[in-house]
Amino acid sequence: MADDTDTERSAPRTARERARRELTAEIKEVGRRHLAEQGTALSLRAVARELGMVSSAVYRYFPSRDDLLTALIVDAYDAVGEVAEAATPPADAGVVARWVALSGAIRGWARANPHEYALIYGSPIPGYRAPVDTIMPAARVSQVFLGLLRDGIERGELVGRMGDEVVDDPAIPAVLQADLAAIRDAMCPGVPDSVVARGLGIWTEMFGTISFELFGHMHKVINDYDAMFELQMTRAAEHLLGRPVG
Amino acid sequence: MADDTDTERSAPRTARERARRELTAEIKEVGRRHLAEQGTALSLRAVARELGMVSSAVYRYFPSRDDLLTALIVDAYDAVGEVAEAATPPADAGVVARWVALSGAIRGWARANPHEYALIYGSPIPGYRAPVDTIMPAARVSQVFLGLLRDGIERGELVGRMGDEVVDDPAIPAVLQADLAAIRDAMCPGVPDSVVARGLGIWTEMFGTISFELFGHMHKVINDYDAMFELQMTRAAEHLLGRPVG
DNA sequence: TGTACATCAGTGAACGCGCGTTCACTGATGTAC
DNA sequence: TGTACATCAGTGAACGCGCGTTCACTGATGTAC
Repeated sequence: MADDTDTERSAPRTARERARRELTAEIKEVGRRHLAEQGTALSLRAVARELGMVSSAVYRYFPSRDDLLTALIVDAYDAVGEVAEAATPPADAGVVARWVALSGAIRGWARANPHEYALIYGSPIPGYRAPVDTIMPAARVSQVFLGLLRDGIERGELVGRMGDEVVDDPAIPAVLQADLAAIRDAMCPGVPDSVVARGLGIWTEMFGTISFELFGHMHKVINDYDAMFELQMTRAAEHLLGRPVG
Repeated sequence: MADDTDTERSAPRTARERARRELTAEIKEVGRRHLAEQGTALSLRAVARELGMVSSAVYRYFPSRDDLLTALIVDAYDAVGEVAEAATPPADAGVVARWVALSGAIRGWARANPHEYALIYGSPIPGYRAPVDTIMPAARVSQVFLGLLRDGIERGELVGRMGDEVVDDPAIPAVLQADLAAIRDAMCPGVPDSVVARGLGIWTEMFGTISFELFGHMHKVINDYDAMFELQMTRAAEHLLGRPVG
């Protein structure tokens, strides 16, 4: 994994290196499509077959099926992170507009890539244990969101329950305060507990809404998913601000 | 499926019938445990093996692997529905207490049966299409929640944005109003659009929170899941009421 | 610029496994007279 | 109450399939002198 990233960074020096890079990408591409076509079941042999190579040849590129899966997972996290970064307007657009844009972009990516979404936000894959390599890419999209909270505090749009300085919310138990403090220190310095907590709330609500839509739990119940999502995300923003939007 | 339900209802008349019922239950039981032990991969042969029968014998009880899966899914929906019904206090306990009890019970069931939870609320199973038989059991748990909203309106605890009679919320687009009206007519007459909408919001937030916890997306981020869940559900209740709790 | 050796990509066969499903069968249980 | 027939549960063998992974190999590409 680590060398893969190195390889991706520097320019290819030889034809062999270029071919290797292209085939690695092609294998992942086909893997992604297979994921999209037959669900979470990813078969090395099927991928090799489609590429016209013998199954054992894939082992030159990925030491095992799980490593290919890991690569796809990392790519998916990176993709949604990139989409989130690109779609989020600068700080002066304000927290609400940024939140609506961010959540809409994440949902858009999820709808366009439902199986990749399921891969990273759905049920854990049987027999697969996520290696450490997936942790950092997974955090990327949350960083965008927590940055948004931080800007909201800095610009005075968001306020903690106890005013706008970092204070403990007495309604929050001590153990949880520690968790929230760890998040704040790592990703959004200056954001009070209550805002981090409310942020986590709307963050999970967003993924819950997307999952309900994509996994079919609102089938025949909600027809206009676009309107529903926008309504819920606006309400979520109100909840975050602590007052009606607009 | 339909005859299965019939069989379950009436008392067994013969030894054969009793044996059949017991073995059917045993097959499901083992299937459930396999689901819990090796994830979403459910193998007819493995189930048969554990029961000491030959794999083809299972076909006397379930016409195919997918039918066994369907039975497990139906059972899971029924189980969570039953837990929800049992855990929710009567109407005079008030909306907030009932909501906290209900959400806590659903989470409790999910934590106790994570793979059954994933089966019904996680990513769709590759190659499996849910038959109509699953629709009614799936609705059972939502009925408890929507009944809670209805009682909240009747008792005057919850109010729509435009007062406490059924009115359209102008912020909600027409198509969505139709969806909400269909839900109201089927499951919670008298509950205004805005309350149904906010209800759906906290309902998905709850499942989002449970999924994040069970699927490991808060691993090493939140340590005290109990406190976090309670905090979020209390905040959700505030959101539903439109004012701080207690 | 040319040669000798090392590195690497891809082959093809094989191993050992598990899966869902069908089918003709034996023997036990239930039913009608 | 006893017998004859119909129903059903479970067997065992087989079909045809796909899977991940290993391994000795050939031939092409890259590197050092």
